Amino acid sequence: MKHSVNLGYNHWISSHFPRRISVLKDCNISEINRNLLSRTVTLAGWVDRRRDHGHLIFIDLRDRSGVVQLAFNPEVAAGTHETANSLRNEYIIQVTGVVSRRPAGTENPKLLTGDFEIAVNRLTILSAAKTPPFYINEEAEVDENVRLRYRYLDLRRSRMRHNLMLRHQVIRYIRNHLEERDFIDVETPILIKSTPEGARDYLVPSRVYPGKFYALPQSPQQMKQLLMVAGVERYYQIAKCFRDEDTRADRQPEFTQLDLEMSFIDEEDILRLMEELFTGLVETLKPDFRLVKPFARLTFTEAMERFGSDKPDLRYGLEIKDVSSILAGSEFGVFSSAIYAGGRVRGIAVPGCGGYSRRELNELNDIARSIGAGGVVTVSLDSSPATIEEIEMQDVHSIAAKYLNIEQVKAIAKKLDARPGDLILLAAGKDSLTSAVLDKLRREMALRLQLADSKMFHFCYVTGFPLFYRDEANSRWDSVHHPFTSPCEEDKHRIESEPDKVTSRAYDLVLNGFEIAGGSIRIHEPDLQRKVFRLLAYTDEQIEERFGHMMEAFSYGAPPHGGIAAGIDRLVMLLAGESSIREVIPFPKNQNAQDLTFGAPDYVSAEQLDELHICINSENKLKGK
RNA sequence: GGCCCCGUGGUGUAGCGGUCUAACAUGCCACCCUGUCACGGUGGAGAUCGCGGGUUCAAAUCCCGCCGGGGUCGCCA
Repeated sequence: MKHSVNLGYNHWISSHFPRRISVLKDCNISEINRNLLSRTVTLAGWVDRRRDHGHLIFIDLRDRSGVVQLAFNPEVAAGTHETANSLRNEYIIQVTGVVSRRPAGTENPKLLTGDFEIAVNRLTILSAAKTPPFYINEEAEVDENVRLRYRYLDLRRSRMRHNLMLRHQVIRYIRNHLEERDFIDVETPILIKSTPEGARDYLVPSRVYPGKFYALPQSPQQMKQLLMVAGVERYYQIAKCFRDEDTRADRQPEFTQLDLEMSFIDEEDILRLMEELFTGLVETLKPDFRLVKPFARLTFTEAMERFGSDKPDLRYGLEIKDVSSILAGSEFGVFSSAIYAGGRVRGIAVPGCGGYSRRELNELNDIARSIGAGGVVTVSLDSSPATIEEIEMQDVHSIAAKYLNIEQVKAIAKKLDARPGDLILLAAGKDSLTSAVLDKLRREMALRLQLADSKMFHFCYVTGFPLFYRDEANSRWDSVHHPFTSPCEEDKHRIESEPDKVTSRAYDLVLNGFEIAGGSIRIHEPDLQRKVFRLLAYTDEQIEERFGHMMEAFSYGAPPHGGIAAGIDRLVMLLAGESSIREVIPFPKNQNAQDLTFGAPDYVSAEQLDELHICINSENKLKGK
């Protein structure tokens, strides 16, 4: 033991305390309470803040659990008071003193320990600290670059401490919940074989086999299916996944999933399991949240029709409606040409935005254009008429106004549940386009009008996804989910004849507009699996090369099985009320996939490259050159 | 790769052609202060206004390019 601690420590500690944290520390700060009054305790932690009154010095001592006030009084311990003079923020200290009740009137109700203070008579500076580059003890926004560069300091701040703790509690809850239901935690390897479909792989060169590479798993998908073949029946894992794609606020190159798989089940088993899990989790860890029960259920078609998205945020309305029939004979080119080409006119009504300025309407139009639409047709309704019935053309403002009659406007307004004073947004074109535009505008307007309550949790299962989609760029069929997803029973015969009509047995769990989990019932018959691979234009050689191990495994008998994977980072983000998963990941990458704390990625030595049989192609760069 | 936003003492902001020799808050340093708790008081140090170029009599401020960061589209089976 390097640090000197007070003598006699071991002697009195055992007789006075129910528990002893460690040799340097008797208890956590949050454990200071009336039961310890008049007792001598030894605490250790960080100087959160100092208030120097010249003679009397107060220090707020912080540890992971909380804060307590230390009082240094020269009349109690002169030498100790002297040392306390030199304390600065973030110094790490150990103190011994008497737990005292504060003088009447000086209690601090904001602190859990605010009725007490430690009358310190011994102080040891365990570690001096430079002044940190940003506040540890305040919540002020700090440039994220700086935060990531000094992440170990950022993590000292209460916001990040709480996020870290919440993440721990979430994972502990999940483990308990699943283990009570007979799931076993099985680890799967990180160094695996690259399978070129899906996202880009992170590759790891082999030293032993020149020119060969491992890949990091994008998910443990194939391995968990093999575990079902192996008879594990109920598997779960808190698994790291790796995808070399561009980051987003809710996407990182490496992320954590709750991965699970079950045998002898169908969709309902999985959906019920996850609903019980997340319901219990939210109610236990965030009892003040408003949880909508039971979880909503939408088909993919319904979600796209009503919300323009397969991950709709159900905390607010602004539902999309089809107004094509009202505008069928319209002379307004935007509408007529879209309908003529087989598209539709769909729209949403935004409450109270009928007074939007030219500039604000232009912003909405720009948003529509930014995702590839020609724009959005805005129809502003004056707020003066009492009801829609009383509205007249002079109350209607739109570039399409002169092509509309009042009956059409009323019909559209009624269809969209619009009232006087509302703003109607109309998009025309094929469904994929109008869905994208109206989804984006719906979310934008909800943001502006603050319609989404961050303490409301509105889960929603989306089911009935198509199994395949047409990849027009490469003129081939591709899996919507992944190639192991089972078609529903009644569509199996359509795989070759009408692949676009095949419904899958996949399901997503959506929370407040974020895809929080996704999974499916898998194919467990080798013949059906082969049929799917062939539709996806794999030759028999490619099937053998890429999926031979799966096909062979299934030939030894595979139980019906299915599973789901849930994004832990996104879940914790929403529970923490954060808007980026970086806030709930201790050491995240930035948007350019760099780790600013460690400076990764970085060049490596010529020797390392040589050993891996790797020769760098582009103009630079070897470490130290 | 496209589009949008941001870049001013350590931190957070203000300033948006001349008054800037750059302001405010906080932090930092020194001194004073015995009941504070975002303690208080006095004084002090601290910024080539991200970088480069241009316009102008004059640029933190306007324009162009670059760099860095964030958001988003593409991408993410």
